[in-house]
Amino acid sequence: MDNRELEIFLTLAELLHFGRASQVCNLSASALTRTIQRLEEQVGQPLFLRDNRTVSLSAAGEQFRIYARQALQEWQQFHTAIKSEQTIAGTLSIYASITAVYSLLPDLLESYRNAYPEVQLELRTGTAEQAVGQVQTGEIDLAVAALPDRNRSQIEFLPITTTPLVFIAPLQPESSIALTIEEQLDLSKTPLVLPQAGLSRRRLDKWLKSKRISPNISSEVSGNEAIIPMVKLGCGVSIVPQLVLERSPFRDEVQILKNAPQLEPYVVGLCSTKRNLQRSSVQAFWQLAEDQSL
Amino acid sequence: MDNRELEIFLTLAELLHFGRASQVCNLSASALTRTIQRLEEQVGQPLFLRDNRTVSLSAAGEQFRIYARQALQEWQQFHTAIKSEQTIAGTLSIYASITAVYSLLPDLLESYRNAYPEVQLELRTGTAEQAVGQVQTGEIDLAVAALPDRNRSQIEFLPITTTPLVFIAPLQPESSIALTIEEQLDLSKTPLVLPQAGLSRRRLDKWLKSKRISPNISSEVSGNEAIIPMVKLGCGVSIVPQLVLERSPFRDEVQILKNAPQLEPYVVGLCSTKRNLQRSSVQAFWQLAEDQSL
DNA sequence: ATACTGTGTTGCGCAAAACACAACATGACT
DNA sequence: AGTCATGTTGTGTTTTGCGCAACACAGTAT
Repeated sequence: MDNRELEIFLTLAELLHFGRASQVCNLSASALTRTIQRLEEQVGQPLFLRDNRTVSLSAAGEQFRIYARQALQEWQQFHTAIKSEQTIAGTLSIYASITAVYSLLPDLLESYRNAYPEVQLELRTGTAEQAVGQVQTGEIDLAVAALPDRNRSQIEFLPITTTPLVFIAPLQPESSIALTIEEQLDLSKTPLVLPQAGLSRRRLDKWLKSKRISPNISSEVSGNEAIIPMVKLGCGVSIVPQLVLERSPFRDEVQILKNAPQLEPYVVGLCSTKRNLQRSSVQAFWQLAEDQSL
Repeated sequence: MDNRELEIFLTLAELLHFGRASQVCNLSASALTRTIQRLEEQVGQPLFLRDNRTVSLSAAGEQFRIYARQALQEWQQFHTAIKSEQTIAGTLSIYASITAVYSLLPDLLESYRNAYPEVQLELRTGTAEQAVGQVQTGEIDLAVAALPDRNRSQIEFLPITTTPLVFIAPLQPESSIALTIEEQLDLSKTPLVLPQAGLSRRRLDKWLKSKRISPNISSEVSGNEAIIPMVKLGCGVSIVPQLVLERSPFRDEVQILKNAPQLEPYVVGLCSTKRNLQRSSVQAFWQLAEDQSL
């Protein structure tokens, strides 16, 4: 009971002529005969009354014609409906870490919105830490965040850009920081403003541990965005991803230390699951990011 | 886009597990995978989001599920509707010649009505002459009538019974007829009541011509049923099919002439077209008549 | 670390279904 | 009687669908 068979039936029901109908359907006459025979077997009743001269619809045929018309129409409707939605639509929930919000997201979001204005966007922000978790549980389709250190299972990651972690210091440094500006930074003496947790904290810890340095911590703050004003106030030096610094309103009120340790750079990109990547709205975002990072 | 494929889809959409769904459908896992792939190709979008761990419906899948449910339900409805009508129903229009109405029809109609009470019957009566024409033009499904002399094209005939054409005379014959009752009938002398047209007229004409007799015609009437009262009134002798005589209310008021010429007997039966015989209501009548005539 | 388990997918041979071509059957027309 | 028109049936070929086995992949256990 294929849709095609229904179309064949309808053609014959209209033309009432096996020969012509078979031509219209691009079928041999015998194939048409057998198709109708199959249908009649499935329906359980003759659909056409044949006569070596003429063909006409039986009572069952009339009813089947109504059924077939409706069935085909509904398929058409469904198909066009689905195709019209093919113009990538639906919803897309994005989670962005603060870092990402300041760096990649504006460009990406703008391109996406221009390309696929039909998609209903939902944007949530939070720490990069939570990003992967949210993606994994399915609460969120996609995250724009720094690459987590350990690649978690079932997570697809698309790196878009890297940005170095830079050390920053106040423009008018106090005495304890003064000398560090032109000299090699000595982290055991210079007061440090540290993120409470997060990737950059782990990077720094790792580095400090490898150098066996115990730092002089002046304060701990949560989140990269809070670090910059703290440094500006003179609490100490700190590290932030360069991208974050560039987009900060305080970017001109702190300075980057040149003679500072080189930490592993941030890799910022997209996180999603294989499953979500099968959805067109997600796939489109992914594709777009892939293209832009080229 | 077979109905079976829709069922398979719905099963998987419910279980969300290829392995179990394939078992439920009596299918190998690979066949299920490919069935879904076929469907997805026809729909033009993925229906399921797969992950090596879990399966879930995509947005298109959700919509397709609604479509599939409806399509299947409509097929079910159509099928049960058609099957319930399988108890031979519909309409059956019967044309019966007067002869038939008096002879075969009562029994046949009663049996038919008992066997297939659902069929809406339509009965028209008229001359045997018109019967074949009406069947041929399709105005009537079936005719119960005497076999027409020349078998017309596309007409199926089922003989049911034969009945002789008998000569009848009044019980109290007038002088001119008196002697004929015991003697050999002399048609050139005896006054005749003749049907104006019709099969029995043709039979008689044929016989007379072969014997080169010019008859003594007392009156002409139209229709077999009118002949009997005319004979009873003493207008002359005449011929009627025996079956007609037997069912006539005047059957006891005329007598059958034994020493009369033997005319070719009437063959009474069913007329229809091949085309109409494909309809169950017609076929059933035919079948019934076939059985009864055994 | 390595093997094992659960799950969906792909390669491949085979069997069933569908098809085209030709022959046939039937009835009408000449 | 022969020819035409039309639907059906016989037969060999192509296409489709299926099952089995192997694979791919990710989690989990040893």
